[in-house]
Amino acid sequence: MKVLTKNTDYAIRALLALAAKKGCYVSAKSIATEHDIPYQFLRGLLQEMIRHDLIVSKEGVQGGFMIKKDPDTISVTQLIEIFQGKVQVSECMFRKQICANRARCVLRHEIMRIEQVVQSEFEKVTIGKLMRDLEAANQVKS
Amino acid sequence: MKVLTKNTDYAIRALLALAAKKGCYVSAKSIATEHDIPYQFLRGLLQEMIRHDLIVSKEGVQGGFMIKKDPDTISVTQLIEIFQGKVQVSECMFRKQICANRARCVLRHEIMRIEQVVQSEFEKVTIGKLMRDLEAANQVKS
DNA sequence: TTTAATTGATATCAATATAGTATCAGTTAT
DNA sequence: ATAACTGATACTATATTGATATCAATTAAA
Repeated sequence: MKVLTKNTDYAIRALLALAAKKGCYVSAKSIATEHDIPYQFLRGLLQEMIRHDLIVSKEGVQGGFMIKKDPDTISVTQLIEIFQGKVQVSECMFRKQICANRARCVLRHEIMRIEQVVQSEFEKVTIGKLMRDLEAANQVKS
Repeated sequence: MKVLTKNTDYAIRALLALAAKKGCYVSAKSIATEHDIPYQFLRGLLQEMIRHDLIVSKEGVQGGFMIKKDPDTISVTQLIEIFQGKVQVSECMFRKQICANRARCVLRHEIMRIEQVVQSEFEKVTIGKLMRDLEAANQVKS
């Protein structure tokens, strides 16, 4: 069971790269090279993040992408939702058998509780937090 | 993002069915019909659970499957591991970029912490617990 | 003003995972 | 002997994931 797929993973890294150069336009190419993310794949992810208003872009020479939203307001939960769909434990459990038979709906409660826990844990992890963690780690190292 | 796939979902339900008739052999066919699980699909899941020592089987007429392990010791975490592989946040994050660059390993910690939370939450949900929840719900209803 | 570096928008492809079906051999209660 | 079962395996279809390719439009700068 893989919690983060490649696109979410890459998106997090790309956002960290953009957040580190806040206010500047950074090209997809440079992000791809520096972070070893497949170029065209990354392009798609960046487009998707523009649509979700996380970043902005500028076309042409010296163009690129720039972070728009405050890094502290971008959570991993949000990125998972964008690239992997809303966190849900099991589509079917809610419908057919379980909710048809009222007794079995008890499973639903158990499972939605966990859903909440998972979501709130990922909610706490924002791009801003990850950035500060990175900085802290770098301080210690030097 | 789907946390439980059909096989885990079906396996949980099948185990609940077997746990409710502890000590008896229950045929795959009856479980499939009563719980609306595709028969051949269920057969595969049951075989897998035998391999993992959760249940036993008896061949021939009046044969079927019987729960072997104490329901309280069968957790959803265990079933996820069997049918969806061990819970891991992101394979690649640990390897390539992140761990190549030591600084970025900070992400790994954040992410492994969540992995632990997710796992321990699902650990708490055992077949035994779900059974008791079901019984309790049935009591209230009648 | 041409050119090269860039994004926008799509289309396509391959690999893998998920969900489900089919078949046949072997076992066993009746 | 037979019908109800499991064991084992092979197969198919579809969706998801990961990745690549192409071409038009834009723009800074030579």
